[in-house]
Amino acid sequence: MAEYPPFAVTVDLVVLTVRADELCVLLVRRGVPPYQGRWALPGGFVGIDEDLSDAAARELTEETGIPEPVGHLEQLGSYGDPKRDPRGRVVTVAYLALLPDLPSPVAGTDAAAADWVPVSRVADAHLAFDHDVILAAGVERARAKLEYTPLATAFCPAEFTIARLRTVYETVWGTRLDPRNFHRKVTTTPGFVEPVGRTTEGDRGRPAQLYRRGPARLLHPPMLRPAAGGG
Amino acid sequence: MAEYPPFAVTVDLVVLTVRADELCVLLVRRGVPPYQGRWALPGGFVGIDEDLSDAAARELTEETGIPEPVGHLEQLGSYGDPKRDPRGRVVTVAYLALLPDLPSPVAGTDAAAADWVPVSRVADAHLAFDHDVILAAGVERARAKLEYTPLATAFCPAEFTIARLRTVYETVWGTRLDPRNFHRKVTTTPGFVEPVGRTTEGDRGRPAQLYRRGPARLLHPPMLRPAAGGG
DNA sequence: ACAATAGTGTCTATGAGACATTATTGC
DNA sequence: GCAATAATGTCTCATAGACACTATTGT
Repeated sequence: MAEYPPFAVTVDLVVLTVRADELCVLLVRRGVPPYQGRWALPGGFVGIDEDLSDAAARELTEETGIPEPVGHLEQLGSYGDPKRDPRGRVVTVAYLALLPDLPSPVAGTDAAAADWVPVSRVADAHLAFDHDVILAAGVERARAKLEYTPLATAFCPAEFTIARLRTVYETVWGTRLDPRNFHRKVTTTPGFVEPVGRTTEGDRGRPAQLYRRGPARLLHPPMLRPAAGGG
Repeated sequence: MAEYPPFAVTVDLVVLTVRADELCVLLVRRGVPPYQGRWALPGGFVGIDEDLSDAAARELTEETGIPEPVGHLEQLGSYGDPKRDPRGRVVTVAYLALLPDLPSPVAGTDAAAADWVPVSRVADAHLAFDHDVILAAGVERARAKLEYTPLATAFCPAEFTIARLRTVYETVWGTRLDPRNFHRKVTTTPGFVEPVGRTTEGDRGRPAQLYRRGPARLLHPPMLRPAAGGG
């Protein structure tokens, strides 16, 4: 072990939320070369005595200002092309975070200039490094996991309506879902959501029951996307 | 970038195959400390100019002696607990490989003493480092992916029977499947398998049609496990 | 009353699972 | 013929999707 190739290790975050019927990702504007002025995923170096997941959680708190237990954080994958960073050999471990639309969001955090950007508009402005690829992987992971896990609730506040949960699915998948079939599906899948017992107030139309996320970690049966081509 | 914490980066492989109706993993016996004499996953350091996936493919070829395009190789996850390696700060990127039962397997390769070990018997002999956790993640990933991808074919030779494919499912999942329903399911799922046009010879019973893997990368509808508890 | 949204019920097509039946080989 | 395995067909139940209908609010 005396001799081994020296690497730098970073964590990068794909932080997603649903706001104004759009799937948005948290991006920072780079203030220094390389890729100065370009959008990039938030992230940073892993401390020499720090676990990867701790580093990811630390970065998430630094960038968003919110403490841990809100939303969802999971490892996405690692990227280590020798040329991915012009400064040297940097392997990054990407994490995926799903958060509700925060009332007091990114402002006032350590990030130079962090902002929510609709994923649909990121394609134009190429991100720094290989972050386009990492973002695409994160979005695809999120889309897939909505099918067989209750993670859509991570995009919602603690208490939410079925209609709110439906807009999450519709926004992330980019599809339309039948409100009546969706309601039946969600409320009959064991452990997906639990009724709070109260309703919304002050909206147009009949008040909606409020729910919180249930204990299930997998959905049986899954919520299937309206077809997608099987090849 | 002038100053950053120096890490070592390794790849470790969870190489799975189905042989003699058992799910087996390729393990090596460690010849040097730490964990001398213990079983471990095959792996090694990533070269300073080497991509992660290239390092994984190189290790796989070195350990098994087979060239690339056979089977399946994908990234599994990264493990970076500061205490996971007593020699220093080592982050490992784990890869999952699924291979057919090889005719000329591990013998005569670079590995000191590599061998196929049934996964069911690994629990006793604790693996080196955090390899127990990595192996468990690999097995769970394989089990899950058999549901919604055609990866079961990666455990089969280029041409195989439906019955062979069924034993793969039964072995990996540890369940029994109805041969008739399984046959109908596989042959009616678009792109899963394609008939070769020939049959087996010399076995007992009616000869079976031979198939090769089809073009699908996802199964619609998926092959669902016979229940598993949804909480 | 009317618009708007929430929630329930009904019908139909499709797929899963149980299982009978037929087909083709070796002995 | 008989055992063994392959492959097809039939029946029933559960679920997905389409959509009519009822319920409860604000204006």
